[in-house]
Amino acid sequence: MKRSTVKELLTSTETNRDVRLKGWVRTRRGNNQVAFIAVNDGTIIHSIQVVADLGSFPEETMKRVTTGSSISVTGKLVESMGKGQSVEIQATEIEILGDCDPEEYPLQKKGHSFEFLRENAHLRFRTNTFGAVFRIRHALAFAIHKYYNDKGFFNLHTPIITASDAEGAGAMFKVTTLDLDGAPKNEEGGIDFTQDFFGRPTNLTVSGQLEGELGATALSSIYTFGPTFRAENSNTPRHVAEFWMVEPEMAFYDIHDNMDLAEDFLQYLIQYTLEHCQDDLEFLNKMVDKGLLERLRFVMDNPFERKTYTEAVDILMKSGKKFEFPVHWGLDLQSEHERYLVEQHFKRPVILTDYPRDIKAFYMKQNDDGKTVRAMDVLFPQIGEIIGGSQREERMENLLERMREMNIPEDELWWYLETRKFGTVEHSGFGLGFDRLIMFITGMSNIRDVIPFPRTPKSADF
RNA sequence: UCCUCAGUAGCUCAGUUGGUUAGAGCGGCGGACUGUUAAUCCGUAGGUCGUAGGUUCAAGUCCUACCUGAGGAGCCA
Repeated sequence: MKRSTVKELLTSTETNRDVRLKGWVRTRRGNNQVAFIAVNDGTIIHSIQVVADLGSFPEETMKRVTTGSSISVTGKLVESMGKGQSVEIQATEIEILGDCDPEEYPLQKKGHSFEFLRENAHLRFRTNTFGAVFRIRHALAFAIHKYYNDKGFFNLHTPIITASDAEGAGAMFKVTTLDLDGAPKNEEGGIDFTQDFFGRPTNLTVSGQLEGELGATALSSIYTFGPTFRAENSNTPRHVAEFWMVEPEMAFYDIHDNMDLAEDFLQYLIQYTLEHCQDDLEFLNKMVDKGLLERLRFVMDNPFERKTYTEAVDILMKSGKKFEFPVHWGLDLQSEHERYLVEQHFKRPVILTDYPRDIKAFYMKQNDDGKTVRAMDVLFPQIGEIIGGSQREERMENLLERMREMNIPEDELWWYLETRKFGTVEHSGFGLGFDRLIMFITGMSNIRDVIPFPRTPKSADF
């Protein structure tokens, strides 16, 4: 008989039929007559109840039905006689696929702390919470491709190993095949990278944006979706060394088109999850974050507030609130300022634009005032900046001027500059931190709990 | 990287102003119980108190260093 998944069985309306089920035992209850075995196979958050009359099965087999063991069950799918579930399986055959020694198995019937489960990242997929989180993570990855595909964007695979270290987005991991002991030296006494694999220093990418612009200035609209790496010694619930980013880049888009896209995109993703991951979201809303569903619906239904940086600074200065870092024009906004704007003043997501040029990257388009650039940050409640983007500087003269001011080596980025040299066009783009999006949508408060195998300082197990 | 807090049984924690054989709940194991829902009830085993030094008659408790984790800050996504 063909195996049915728990999802198929629980959503089936056709009862009183023979079925076969395979999965892992979550809990086992019962008395001296009958055993109730909750079996889960990860296809859906719910487990299905298997009922086994003890008289019909060898004691030796039933002894091995322990939490964590894998079993195959044949039996009849019937309406449940007990409360708590609509259908269950009346077992006629039970086969132990894999034993699980309860003395050694780390996961218990009761809940565990997230810290403990992080140390057991290889097994935490078997818990309800992490099952839900990673099913949702999948759904969102799929929704992102669907969204852009439906809009005519092309997915561009930008390199993970990059020779450019000029993006200025943070410390990078070096990539080399040279022996760390006794690496060849050049005449100045430094490492001689001409003998390295690529014949030059290389790193893991911190962003695919610059390469993304090359795609957009030919294909019109592209997006990248891949891993990025930061070698920063950041120890916070929002930072990891390896994370995924979505970076759309569009020719013929100005900053307003860019904002429209960012807002529509985020609302689409929330709506997609609400539609496709109901069970998982309801579980998370109940067990992890009681305000989750309400917050998601609110963000989906309400337009984001759009203000300039200058207006935001004005609001903060007039707020009368005492901040740890006093506000003045020119200061990069701190977490406390962003939170005040989003959570207390506007009480909704906020898009801030036109930041001072001195606190933003070289490639952002300069405004006519000579002071600000066409940057935009989307700020969300609880997690802060979820999107950072800008209209790009398409004027060669202005771009070169900024690069010289900021000591960005022109010769290393010659290929980037040629987009401005040959048929330059207005274009824009942004970066979305995929993992932070998952945090927002699942209500999980630590980024290490939305990544299957998180990489943080001093931690690269599994 | 900085600040704060924490590390005691498999898990979550308690452990008084330093004082004898270090406790609980849950989980495990054994038993009871005719349908359970984190089942319930009875019994039972289980600990080099993060590591290394130090103070003291005496250290889980005080001091120092280090390791690990969490929260906040910075960097940012």
